[in-house]
Amino acid sequence: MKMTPLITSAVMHFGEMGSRWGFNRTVGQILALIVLNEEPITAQEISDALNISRGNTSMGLKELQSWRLVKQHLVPGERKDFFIPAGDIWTLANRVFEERRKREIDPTMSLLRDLLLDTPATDKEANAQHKLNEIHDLLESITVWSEELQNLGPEKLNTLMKLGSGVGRMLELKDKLLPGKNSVN
Amino acid sequence: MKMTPLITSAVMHFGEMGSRWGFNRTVGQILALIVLNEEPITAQEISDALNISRGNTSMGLKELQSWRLVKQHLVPGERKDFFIPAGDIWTLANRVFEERRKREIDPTMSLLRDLLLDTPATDKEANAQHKLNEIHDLLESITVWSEELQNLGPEKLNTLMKLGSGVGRMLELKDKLLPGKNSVN
DNA sequence: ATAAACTTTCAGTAATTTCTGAAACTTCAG
DNA sequence: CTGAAGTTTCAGAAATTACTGAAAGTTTAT
Repeated sequence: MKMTPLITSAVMHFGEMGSRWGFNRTVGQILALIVLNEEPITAQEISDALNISRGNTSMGLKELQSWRLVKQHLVPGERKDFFIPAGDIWTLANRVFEERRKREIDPTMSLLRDLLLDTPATDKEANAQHKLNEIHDLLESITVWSEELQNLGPEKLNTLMKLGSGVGRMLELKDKLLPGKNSVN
Repeated sequence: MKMTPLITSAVMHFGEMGSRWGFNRTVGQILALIVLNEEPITAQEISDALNISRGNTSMGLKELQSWRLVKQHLVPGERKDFFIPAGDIWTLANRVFEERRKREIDPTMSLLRDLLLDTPATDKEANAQHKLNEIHDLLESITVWSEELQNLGPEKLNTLMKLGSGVGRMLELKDKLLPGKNSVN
């Protein structure tokens, strides 16, 4: 499983970026390797290609599976586990968004809900609570919306994205189109 | 500048979450404190309230300014610098998205562009390059779209988000509405 | 020009996160 | 049941990242 120069560059870069995307260097490298390799690949091959310990590889694969980005692929007649991407690029990107939302937004929403139940003791607190409420509502909108976008499915989502600034025009016309939907806000 | 229990809880939580949001614990705490405090606050007050060194506070404020999340606020007749949020909650959220896009997507786009210029040496490389191209296109769509959403401004963005699943129905009707916009993809 | 009031920088230290590798565990063929 | 082939766990080591505090720098009033 030697890596070509092109794959090496890409793998190294995804390693560097890994930490910004919510996982660590080796996890990023492993993901890139699995995605860029057309064939299923074993944990041992990953260890060798990336020069990382077998233990670290195992941890990395476990984490990637918890993110639902890679999955096991059983090869008949083989004892070892092979790994492949858990879907196409779109699916993977969706999964990353979703997981990150869970890690980055949900815990805050939960805390904010709790804090908003308390009765403010002072004006200062009332003011802070009001701000926290704004944050809560914003995060909730983002969460709900991102779920709805995901439910659209890749094709429609792609249409929407490619629509670009046309969205603005569409919104201006929406009242005519979708009567009853304009009562929000 | 003593913090009330409510503010303390929120500040601590934003500190914990900080690292997931792209900055470190103290930077998260400082941001929360500035946002939740209705009055402008000095670097010294921040140091005292959070029990962190003056140096660390200075670094944190510098970083928050580089993210354009807080700004200085000059109080007439005062020598010290006071700090306040750089806008309302919506603005701040937008800034976070934008900065993160710059840090998380742009460098990868740039590398991918370079790698796509190389002529693949083998089938294996050609396959990998094809995948990289898919990733590049996806990231580009995301970038372009997020810019367009920002240009809509908060009100329209809010309308769009609140529209929720109505978006799906609207997309089905869009061809009738916006002829010529359906030629993409 | 001086000094008081405040801010920033940065070398060293502390805290946290990631990685290794050996031991424990699992699975399966014979 | 045994052992070979493979995987996982986890304590400690290494690497990275964040923090402190003292020294250097800046600004402004006089």
